[in-house]
Amino acid sequence: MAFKKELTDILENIADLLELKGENPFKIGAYRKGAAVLRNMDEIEELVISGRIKEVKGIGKGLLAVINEFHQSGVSTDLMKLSSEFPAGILDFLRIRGLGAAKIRLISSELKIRSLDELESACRNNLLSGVKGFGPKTENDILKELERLKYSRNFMMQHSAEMNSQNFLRRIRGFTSVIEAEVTGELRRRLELISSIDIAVLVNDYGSFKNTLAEKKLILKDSAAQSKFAYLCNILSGAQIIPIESDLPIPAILIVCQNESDFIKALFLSTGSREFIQKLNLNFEKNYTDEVSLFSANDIQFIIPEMREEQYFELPGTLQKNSELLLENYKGLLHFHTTYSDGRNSLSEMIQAAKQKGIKYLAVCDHSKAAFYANGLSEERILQQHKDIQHLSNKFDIPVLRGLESDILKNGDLDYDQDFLKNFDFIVASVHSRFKMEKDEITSRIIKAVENPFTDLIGHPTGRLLLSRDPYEVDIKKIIDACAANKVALEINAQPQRLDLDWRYVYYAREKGCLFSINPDAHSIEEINFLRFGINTARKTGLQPEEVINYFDLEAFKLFLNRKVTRFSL
DNA sequence: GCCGTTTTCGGCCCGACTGTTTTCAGTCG
Repeated sequence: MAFKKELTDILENIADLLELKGENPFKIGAYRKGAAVLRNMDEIEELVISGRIKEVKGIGKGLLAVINEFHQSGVSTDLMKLSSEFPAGILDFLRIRGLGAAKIRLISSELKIRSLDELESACRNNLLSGVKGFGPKTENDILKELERLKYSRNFMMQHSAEMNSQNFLRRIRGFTSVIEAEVTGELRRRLELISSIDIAVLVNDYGSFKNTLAEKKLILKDSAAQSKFAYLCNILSGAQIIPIESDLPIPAILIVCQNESDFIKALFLSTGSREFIQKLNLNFEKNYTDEVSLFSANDIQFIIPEMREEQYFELPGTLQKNSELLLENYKGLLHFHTTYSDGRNSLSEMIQAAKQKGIKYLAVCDHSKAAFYANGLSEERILQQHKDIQHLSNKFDIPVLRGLESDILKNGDLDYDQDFLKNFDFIVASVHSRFKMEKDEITSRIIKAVENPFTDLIGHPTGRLLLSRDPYEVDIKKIIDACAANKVALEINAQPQRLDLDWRYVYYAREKGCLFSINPDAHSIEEINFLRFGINTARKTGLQPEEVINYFDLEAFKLFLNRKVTRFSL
């Protein structure tokens, strides 16, 4: 795993530096493509050892040399040579939206800007406006981007925080003094952004535990992270808060207890949220052997960790029920892509993988023709795909529906004539372009798509990309109202950088009686696994299977599809 | 740099938007 990550990082970095150098765009593309191909493959190191890596499409003579060198020596001289031509940290510049390689070249040669700090100071002193092609708007946009980058440095997305927390957990559980260790905090509540990796630990000998940490040089001194759980120490005087060393952008914190009851209380208190705990106001006098008894001793039904948010108390009493959404009961895979558009696996491969994972039926939703960048399908190619769908559905003996992810055009229309839309069983409508419209304009545009009788689902309704792109300015409550009125479901897109619809809006949508759809929006077999991040998010709001169309059995799903237009022909 | 030939060189995705210009370069999806 680490080998793959390091290798693809090297290839990506070479591509970025070649771009800054102004090299041939296709050469740059070849490195990016190579990195993308490898990222989607397993057992890369084995392929390198056996020499079969050169048979992989996208890996030619040049990339092969880089791969073999890295495998043998752990470094790439090409990358080192390229890096030496630029100031350290130059790659950070590419993370600023609106600054591409050409502009970075220009400002570094004209203004000798070498770091993000220098860039910020140049913007504040209006030095950039003096360079041809730059103006006050660009300076302002760059300052905003720099702010966003600073903010994003304090968070990790749920999927990477989860992966890292499991590594910590494995190490800690390996200590002889450790009886039990559990992930807690924001990650246990399944927040989409995580500001620290928290682990509750039960030890039989605190001194020995601390010695082991010290021996392994894991203890971090003078960390501000300690104050995060000061409130917990006020209640549990025996708990110790130990920030530990990590190479992550966010801190890792251990909450260490020496008896089981304290461990349970620490787990509960550190899970939070603080607002939830304050409102619940439990009694911590007694001793407990598990969290369930902590709740029941206070005459409260157990509440799953995901749901422990302030918003829980906004739910009407009848909806204050633990979510029963489970990965193993998920039936319909409704929004995924294939090599027909911008997916990385063929329709046949996606169907087989889904079947293996226990999926009961599918709807392939490749991009519509307006999505040029994603190889969107012309009418002819759609019809060709429909033949393929029928063939593969029979071959693998699993229902496959003719779906579509249609761009919502500038005027709110879907991407094909109404007549042609009759060819589909299921349509996801999503915004993929012109994000920066005025609030009224983009809201009406999406509502028009909701009102289209062929629309079944609004995909990633706010368009946010966590830590990199804000949601578009849309009046989401009006969209939700329109979805309720038109019986159109709202997507909870499970891509970890999206998790969109934001769970904070799901409470309102539930009250309005909306239906939801949790979709991996998978662009490869691997990405089908993103599903669980969507389910985690949905569970936060108490959503039940009868509110999520992917949990319907095929008959119920067909009824949903035929609720407005009769078109189902499977 | 990679691929695939009409097999060793030409094609590789491109249209819309933005901020800056005054007709366009750069960036994005």
